[in-house]
Amino acid sequence: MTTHLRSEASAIEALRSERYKATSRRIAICRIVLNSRTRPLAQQVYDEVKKIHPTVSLATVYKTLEVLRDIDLVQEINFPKGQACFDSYMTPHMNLICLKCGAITALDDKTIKKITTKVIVSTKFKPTEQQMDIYGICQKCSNTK
Amino acid sequence: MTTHLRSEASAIEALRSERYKATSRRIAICRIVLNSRTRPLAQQVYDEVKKIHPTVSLATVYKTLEVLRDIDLVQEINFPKGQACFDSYMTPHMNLICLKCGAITALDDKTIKKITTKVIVSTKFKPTEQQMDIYGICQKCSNTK
DNA sequence: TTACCTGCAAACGTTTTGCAACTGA
DNA sequence: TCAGTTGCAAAACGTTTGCAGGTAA
Repeated sequence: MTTHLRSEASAIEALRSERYKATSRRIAICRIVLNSRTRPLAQQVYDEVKKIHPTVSLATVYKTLEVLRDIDLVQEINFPKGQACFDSYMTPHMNLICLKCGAITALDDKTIKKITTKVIVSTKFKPTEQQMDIYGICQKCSNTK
Repeated sequence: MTTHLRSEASAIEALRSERYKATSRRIAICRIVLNSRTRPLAQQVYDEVKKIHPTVSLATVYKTLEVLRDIDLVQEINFPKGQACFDSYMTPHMNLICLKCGAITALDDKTIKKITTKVIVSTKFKPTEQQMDIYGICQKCSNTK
């Protein structure tokens, strides 16, 4: 697990530099998403913000998450049934997901860089490096069977 | 683009071997998804099926696509706003998904093999090679901005 | 002061569900 | 025969939108 790269303060700066106002709602939402170790759904972010700002609306959460996505503070990951979760760029982002036990492991930076380079060279496609999900069987499950 | 690996006939077999009935609706939906060069949305599959079975319902299309996904004949790719498209396993399966325009490109076999090897060596994790989604920005969109 | 942000409620589009009728094996 | 499948309609779901009032800069 890498350490957080972006503090709440720099997130506020990022907002301002893109001419977005740093309102209490946005600061709260930033704090929640940036400090989350899980990748929260919009609804979960909403539930958290409500603890601090009980009158906040879900619409504000969605609008803010869109802003945060636009200025690259978070990334949206889409799931079946139309749900999306939000991933701040603080955690490693190339995940190995075991189809048997569901374990999620992150690739180390070196491997990510190598893979990214390979993809860029052969396709001119630029991976975000923040979103690469590889499904397969983990070592543990390989041994079991 | 590789050639199709699985024929309609073997798809029907796959259905039967998993104790699903090979009904006319399912066969039609299989044919459409398996022969599609694009990755159709559920609605697009529905539009196609209707040409053959005008009374088919969208619910049946959804239920069938779920079955096909369960028996690994197709893969679901989720997009923002709750839309999903369906990818038959006939095409290579390491997809590059552009976060701007939504274009989906497949990696060639050579690149897939290299990446797979890299992952296996550094983590002992065994990718299925059928499910690896890499998100980023395609060449076209890179140039635009 | 003013452009931007917010909360509310209604709308939206995709997907899911319940159920009675139907059908493949 | 009968469990599994279908079409229909309605519901559910997450998300988006329009707007009047509020707020940061």
